[in-house]
Amino acid sequence: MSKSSTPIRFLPCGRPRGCEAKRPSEELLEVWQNQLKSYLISQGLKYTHQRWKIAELILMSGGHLDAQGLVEQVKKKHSGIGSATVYRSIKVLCDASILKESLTDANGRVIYELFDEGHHDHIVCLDCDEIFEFHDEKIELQQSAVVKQLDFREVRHRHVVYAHCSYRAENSTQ
Amino acid sequence: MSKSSTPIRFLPCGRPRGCEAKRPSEELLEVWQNQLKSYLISQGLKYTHQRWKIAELILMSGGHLDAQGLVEQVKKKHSGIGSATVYRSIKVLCDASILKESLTDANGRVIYELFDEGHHDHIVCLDCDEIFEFHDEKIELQQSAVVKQLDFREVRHRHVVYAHCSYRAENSTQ
DNA sequence: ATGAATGCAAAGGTTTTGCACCCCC
DNA sequence: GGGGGTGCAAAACCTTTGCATTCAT
Repeated sequence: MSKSSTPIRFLPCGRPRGCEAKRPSEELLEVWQNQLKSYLISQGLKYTHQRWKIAELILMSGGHLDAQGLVEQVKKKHSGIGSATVYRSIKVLCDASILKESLTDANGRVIYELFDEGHHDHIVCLDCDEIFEFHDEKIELQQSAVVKQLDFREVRHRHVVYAHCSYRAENSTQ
Repeated sequence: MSKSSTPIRFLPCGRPRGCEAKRPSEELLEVWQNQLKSYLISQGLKYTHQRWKIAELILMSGGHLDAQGLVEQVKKKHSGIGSATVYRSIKVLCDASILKESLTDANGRVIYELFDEGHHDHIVCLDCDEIFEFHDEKIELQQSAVVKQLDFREVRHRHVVYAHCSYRAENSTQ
């Protein structure tokens, strides 16, 4: 249980932490809370205990999760909150630009992630299911060019790479 | 019902046909049938009337469909075949490399398509739900470079652009 | 006080499973 | 003839909905 002196920590799949989603700071938490409150007020909706508890869980998880996983986490930490409320809250949080749908994981489940203005794509680690983000301007530009040339007007896109960590190269040959 | 003298025909969304999936020829149908038979024999499984009828429907549809859509088509044309058999057949056909999962549509449904060796990505038309294919070597190469640089070994990827036809540009402002 | 939000339970929709019967090899 | 396949119905899952009650404002 001794803490390594190096700053590197590892994910379940063996990758060093760093490029996966980060947990928000305390101040950021408060920013989100205010954002939620303003949104709710602006819409004539109510700021409830449950809505914030659910949002908090999502924010603290710092990453990518699916509806069912969230329901389970909520049940675990706040047994009083019913799953219907969780599903309803997911919608509200998406409307409030706190959450957004981001990708479909290897099992076909919709994964939600914290809303941020910047666009990024995803790499799903097939070893540990962790989801990493990447952004590459060349890919984005070339994609725009191709789509435009085919006479479509892009609304959004999903670019997900399912991959193994090189760190686990020896564990799987296919 | 007169046939236009121009070779151009149109999709529901107003796009000319051409880049969407094509229906297989009679000979190709027979090739798939033999492939299915060989696969089943090689696995000690059985070539049944139902399996071929389902495969045939998929092959003739020539395009992209989801499980539920297939169930409905099968019910319509072969009322004797139960939906459990359709679901079980989808698995068999995927294993036989006749079908493969290809993308998630705008409604979150898994879309299957005919297996082919060549890789391509998809554009989903948000006006008519038709699914188009594209392939761009620059994107593929750049993606490989990025993924490699991040120390992942790619297994597969899904790159889907959700877009409007330019042909319908006037119908929607967002 | 009042209207929105919640929890529960029931309903919906899709996919899987158990089992008796059937049919391909 | 025997083992895998099928159809049916039930079960399993996940998500949505209806409704009486509670709660934020």
